[in-house]
Amino acid sequence: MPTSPRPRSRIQQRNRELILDAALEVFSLHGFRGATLDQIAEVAGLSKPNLLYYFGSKEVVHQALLTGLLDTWLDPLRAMNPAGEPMREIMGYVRRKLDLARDFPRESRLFANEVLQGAPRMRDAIEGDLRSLVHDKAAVLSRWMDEGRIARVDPVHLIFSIWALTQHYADFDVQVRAVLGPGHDPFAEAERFLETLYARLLTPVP
Amino acid sequence: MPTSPRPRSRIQQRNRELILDAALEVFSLHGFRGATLDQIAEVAGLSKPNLLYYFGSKEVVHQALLTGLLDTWLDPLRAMNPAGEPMREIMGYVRRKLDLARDFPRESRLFANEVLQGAPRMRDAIEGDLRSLVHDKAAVLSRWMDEGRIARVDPVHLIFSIWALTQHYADFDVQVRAVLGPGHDPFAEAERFLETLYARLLTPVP
DNA sequence: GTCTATACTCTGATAGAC
DNA sequence: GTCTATCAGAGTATAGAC
Repeated sequence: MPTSPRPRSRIQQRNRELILDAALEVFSLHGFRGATLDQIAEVAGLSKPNLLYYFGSKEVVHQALLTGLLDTWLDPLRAMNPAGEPMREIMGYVRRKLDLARDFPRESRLFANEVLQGAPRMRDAIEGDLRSLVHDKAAVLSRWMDEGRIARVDPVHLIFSIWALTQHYADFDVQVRAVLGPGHDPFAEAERFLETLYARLLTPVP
Repeated sequence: MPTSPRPRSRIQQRNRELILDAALEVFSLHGFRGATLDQIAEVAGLSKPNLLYYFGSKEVVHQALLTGLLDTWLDPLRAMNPAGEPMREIMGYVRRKLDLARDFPRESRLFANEVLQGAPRMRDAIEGDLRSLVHDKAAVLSRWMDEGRIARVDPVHLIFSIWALTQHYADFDVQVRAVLGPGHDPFAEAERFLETLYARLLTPVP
């Protein structure tokens, strides 16, 4: 009765959201094995059996979080327009990806945990959707390079670099803030730095 | 390698190394909470009580791994010579850091796991040694920029970028290989890409 | 030094009252 | 739908024989 795409009551909807939010908090900090249902239930403000009434098992909660996460994560890349102005499109992608890291650090860490541990629950998605989208967009970047509109560089590693540089500020937030010290806005500084970096890397030289 | 003040027999030394190697394997894949002594003992080929004879508790094993890890991790930055030729020194740092990521991916992932989880067991080291070394080297970079020997850019974020880009290839290895597909050497390609990137970012323009 | 056996706690999941 | 009570298994750690 409780499963399937049926309409849910307001309370049900509300509790599912409470649980998913709590689970995101805990899974993103401890990984799948390190997280416990006790912690999640406590953060959600529910009893453990009640949590398990909504989601049949720990696995189900985790899977519910991963489903859709990859899409959210790839949307900024998907939005890169092949018909647009190259420099503007790439900078837009960098900015959107950095915004995601700033506004959804827990999602970033959940993803990082998953990949760090060998992506046991995301392998298919990574080898499928993610891989083909990257190659699709790499082809676009390659074309722009052929046309001399941006400087030549390995397009796939260019995409890797954007992932690495933006997600670093979410995943290693603790380290970044410890080094910078108080009175800094890591993401604002990162935006300026990345703008400079990609301008110098990609501005074509005649 | 610093050893404890008490001399140990060859067998003791050997077993300690077996345990630490096994622990590195397991902790780097599952994080502290996700790892179990059963797994570590099995990988090490010892019984669990025997493991606990050498290291009093799970915490002690983990701490033994972290001790010294930060030093290893920072050595390449430490080796950047203020009296050297700027471009050569920076490229050398990038290359040494990438070599570390390639040759010691488990250490990289152990570190990533720790920072991802808020660095509960490394906070002091990060706010102390790491922070002061970064500011020390950032001052060197800043001086080089003042002298016009490399292009101007935020020196601390420049160091962040080297960390992010090199460690990405170790920590997200699964994803990198899934996207590249077979027949690629991620680290060799990364080295060429990073050489290009930092040359274009830092070569001074008159 | 190493093992078997075991104490005790934590964790995921279920039963059943309300 | 939510709770209390509880189970079975996994997990850390110790006792004690050899």
